[in-house]
Amino acid sequence: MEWPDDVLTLEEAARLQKDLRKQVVLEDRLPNTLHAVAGLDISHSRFSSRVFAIAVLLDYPSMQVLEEAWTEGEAQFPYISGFLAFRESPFVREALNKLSRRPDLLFVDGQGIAHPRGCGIASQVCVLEDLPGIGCAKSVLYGKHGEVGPEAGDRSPLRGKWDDEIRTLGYAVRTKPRAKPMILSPGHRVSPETSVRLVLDCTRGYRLPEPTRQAHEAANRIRREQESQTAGQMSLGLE
DNA sequence: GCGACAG
DNA sequence: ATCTTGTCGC
Repeated sequence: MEWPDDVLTLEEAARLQKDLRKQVVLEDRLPNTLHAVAGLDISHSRFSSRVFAIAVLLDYPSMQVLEEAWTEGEAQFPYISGFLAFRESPFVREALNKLSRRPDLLFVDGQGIAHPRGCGIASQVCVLEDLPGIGCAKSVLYGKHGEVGPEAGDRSPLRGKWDDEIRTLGYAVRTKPRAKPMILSPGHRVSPETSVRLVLDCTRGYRLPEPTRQAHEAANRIRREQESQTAGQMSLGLE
C-alpha cells in the first residue's frame, strides 16, 4: 500500500512514539470529581479512505450524552498495526477540539501503553492534548494475559515489557458476562488499576463502556448521513 | 526463520 | 474499520 511520503516514514513515526512515550504519566493526575467524559471514535467507508471522526461528551456519572462534535477527511496514512495513531489521531483530535468544553477524561478506541513502543493511539492523543485518558481496545496488540473470570468486573493483568522489565501494562476485563474481555490500558495520567475502575464505572450493561459505545454509534450514524447526502448531490450534478 | 498483528 | 441475517449457544 502507498501513502504520501511527505507525511512521515515508519521510522520517523516509530521515533515519535518513543519520544511521546517518555511523556506518558502513569500516576493518577485527574480531577477528584469528574463532571464530563468524552468518547472518541472513527468510522470508515467501504472502499474509500474517507474517515469520519466523532467526539461525544457525556455527563458523569449519569452517562447522558451532552454533546457531539465531528469532522471528516481523507486518511493520510494507511492502517499499519502499531501505527494506528498516525492514521486516526488527527481526525479524532480535531473532533475533540470542536466540543464546546474540555472533558475531564478521554476514552479512546485502541491501546494506551499496551503497545510495542509503549505509545498506542490513546497515549498519543492524551499526551498531545494533555488530558487524562484510557485506551479501550477490543483485542490485544501487545502483551499477554491469563484467563478472565466469567463475571462482569473479572480481570486478568496484561503483562509486557516497559523499560526493559516485564510489568502490568493494563488489564483484560470482562465488562459483560459471556462477552469477550475488553483490553484496557492507561493512555496518560491514569494508572492501570484506576483505568479499570473508571471503565467499569462508565459501563452500562454493554460490552463497550458508554463513552466508547456512544461514540461508535454516532460515528456510524454520521457517516451514513453524510454518504447519503453526498450521493444525492452527485446525482444532481453537484460536487 | 516463524508467528502476531489495535482500527 | 467495512460488508451483513439469521442463528447457535449461554
